[in-house]
Amino acid sequence: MSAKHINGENRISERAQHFLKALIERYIRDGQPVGSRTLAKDTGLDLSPATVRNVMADLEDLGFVSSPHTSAGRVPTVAGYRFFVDSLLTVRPPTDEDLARMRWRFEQLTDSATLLENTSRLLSGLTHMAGVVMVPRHERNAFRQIELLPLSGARVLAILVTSEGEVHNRIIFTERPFRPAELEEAANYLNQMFTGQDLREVRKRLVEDLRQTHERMDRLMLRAMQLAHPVVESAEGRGDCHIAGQTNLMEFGELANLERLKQLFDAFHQKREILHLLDRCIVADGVQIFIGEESGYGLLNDCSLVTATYRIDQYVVGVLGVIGPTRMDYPRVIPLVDVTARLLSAALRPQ
Amino acid sequence: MSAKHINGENRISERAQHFLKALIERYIRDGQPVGSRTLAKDTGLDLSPATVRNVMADLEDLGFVSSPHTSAGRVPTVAGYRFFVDSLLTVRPPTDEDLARMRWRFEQLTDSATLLENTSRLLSGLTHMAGVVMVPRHERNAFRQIELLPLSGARVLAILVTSEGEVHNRIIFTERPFRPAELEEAANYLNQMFTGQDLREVRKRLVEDLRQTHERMDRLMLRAMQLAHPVVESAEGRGDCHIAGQTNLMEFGELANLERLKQLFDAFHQKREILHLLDRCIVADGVQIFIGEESGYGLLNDCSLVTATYRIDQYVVGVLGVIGPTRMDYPRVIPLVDVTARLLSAALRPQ
DNA sequence: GCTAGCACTCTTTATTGCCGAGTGCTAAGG
DNA sequence: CCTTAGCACTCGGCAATAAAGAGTGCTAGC
Repeated sequence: MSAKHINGENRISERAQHFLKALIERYIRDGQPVGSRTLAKDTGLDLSPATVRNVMADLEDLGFVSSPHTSAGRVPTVAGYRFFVDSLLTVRPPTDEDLARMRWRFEQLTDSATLLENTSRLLSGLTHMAGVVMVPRHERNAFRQIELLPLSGARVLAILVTSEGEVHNRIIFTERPFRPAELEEAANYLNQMFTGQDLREVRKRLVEDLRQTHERMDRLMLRAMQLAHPVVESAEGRGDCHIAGQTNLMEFGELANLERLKQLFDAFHQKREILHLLDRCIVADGVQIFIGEESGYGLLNDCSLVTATYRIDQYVVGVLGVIGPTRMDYPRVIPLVDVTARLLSAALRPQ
Repeated sequence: MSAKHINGENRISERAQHFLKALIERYIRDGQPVGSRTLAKDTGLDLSPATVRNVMADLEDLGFVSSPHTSAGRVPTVAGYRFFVDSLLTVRPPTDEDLARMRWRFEQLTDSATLLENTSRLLSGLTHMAGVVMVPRHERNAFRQIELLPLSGARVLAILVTSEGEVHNRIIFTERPFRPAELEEAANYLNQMFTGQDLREVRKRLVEDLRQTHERMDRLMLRAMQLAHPVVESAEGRGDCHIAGQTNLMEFGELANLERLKQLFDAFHQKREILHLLDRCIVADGVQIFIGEESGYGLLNDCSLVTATYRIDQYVVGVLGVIGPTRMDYPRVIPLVDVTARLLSAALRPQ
């Protein structure tokens, strides 16, 4: 028995690592199973294909590569990719061209809605994959000002401005029309009451007050709160995400399955699962990578997700990243996502 | 020579029309070239396949059908579909189920933004194709109220409410920070000046005044106008469109070409060409149909577009419709689009 | 531990032959 | 003049077969 066997099969030699790295890099480039001959040349070690075959057999035993069929080359498995990104990978920092493009894009941008949408576009443009940006949940968003305007019919337009400068509006159907003066009074009351308070607090308070103390409040207060409730609720927001460049995914041969693609796109539109997935990334700081099935979402089985958190003023508020085929150019993509997150954070920093 | 030849080949007999109709209906159902035997049964006229073949040959001469290859059945050409929808088609009014679903959807809806988006979803849901709704250009939208709020940095948040109850906001970078009082004063000035006026008028006036009469205005007025300009401009809007259910198109075999589909989806995202196309539909009232190449956009070559205009209070303001494969169920789709447009018009009617 | 050689496996591609569907034409019948 | 039956012909689709190419695993020798 060899030393490997004594060590329990779970050690991977320096050389094997080198081979694995070369294999994955090659596979990322060509997308074709890598044979022993090809790999023998790639490593630069001047070994014969037969030797390479031995090593490949070891790698297969360890579960890092597999062959699609008897006489094809080897293809990285999820475990292989995992090991690669964790221990082997040498990142390739963004080219000057990429950097320039990114800086330029971030200089153009104005308000935060456009900013986030454009960031997802930027990501998709740079990587030729799908870019996603999760919009923060407005966690530290405060009530700033509310405005109530009468519309035709028994409808009221409620506009809420938050401390972050976001504007939310909502049309509320009421049981009777209101006069402008009534609404103005109600708005004044709400503004006095809530200005500067955290939105979550405001909502909690509204809910409680509306439930419990109907009798103790006068008509005006009650009315005002009923009107404010919907718009505050919508402003607090559940978090949303922008996805750009979905269609880029159609260009990858390995995903060229109309049925699956449709499901994937539909999932992007629903956004729910994606949101949930991104939510999991927000806890860990920095770059996170989900490879293939690791995400736990069947639809993403042949896809990988590379994400990074971004921040406003020290606090992590959101996640951005790219979705692409498992066979993506990790050495390039990872720093791109990383830098984008930093640039976005910088752009969001209050001046 | 037969009578047909004397008449110059361009007459199509009653019977031939009947056959063409049956052929197209069949082809819409099955998506497969229709052979003489099949068609002989379908017409109900109890004729032999051979007879049918003669008629089909005539139809082919006239350019209404063609055969993909020697021994396939016949398939309608664009001209064939055209003749069909213009002269042959018997529409199939929406089922009670469809109607109920439509009514139900329109009852749910609130503000106009959601309304239009949901309408496109509704269309796509009913037809299993892509639904589009072109958003009106806010032609008859009036200035109602403006609000100016200071943000951190030299930034001002401008909020504009229109007579239709739409809320537009925009962050404006200024060369120096403003005090709340200043902004309030400016807003008051603008509100006095413009409330109730048509947005187009307002914008025109702003542009003119900003250009010409810098000296004659006092500081406050000038400042106010500078602040108002961007948000008014964005509120006037260039017209936009919502597209829903793109992915449905992936399910049609005849469009199952990844490359073309990608281009099509990208075009949907750009929206520009689509907008232009829809613009052409707005001039003609009622239902319009573009079959295949008729649209003039190469990307839509195997697609058809069925549109109808909708109105607010007598005035045509927008277009909606569906995009699907040329082989779509026109007898069902046409009335669906028509009814949807009517329902939308009804929903938009000011109470 | 490395290498060469060899038999083996499996995919890919091309070739072939055949079946079925459908046509066009012709000639005969109402 | 319209309709029909019959017949030869064309073409796509399918399955079976063959050949080529790539790559492997194993063994024996260096």
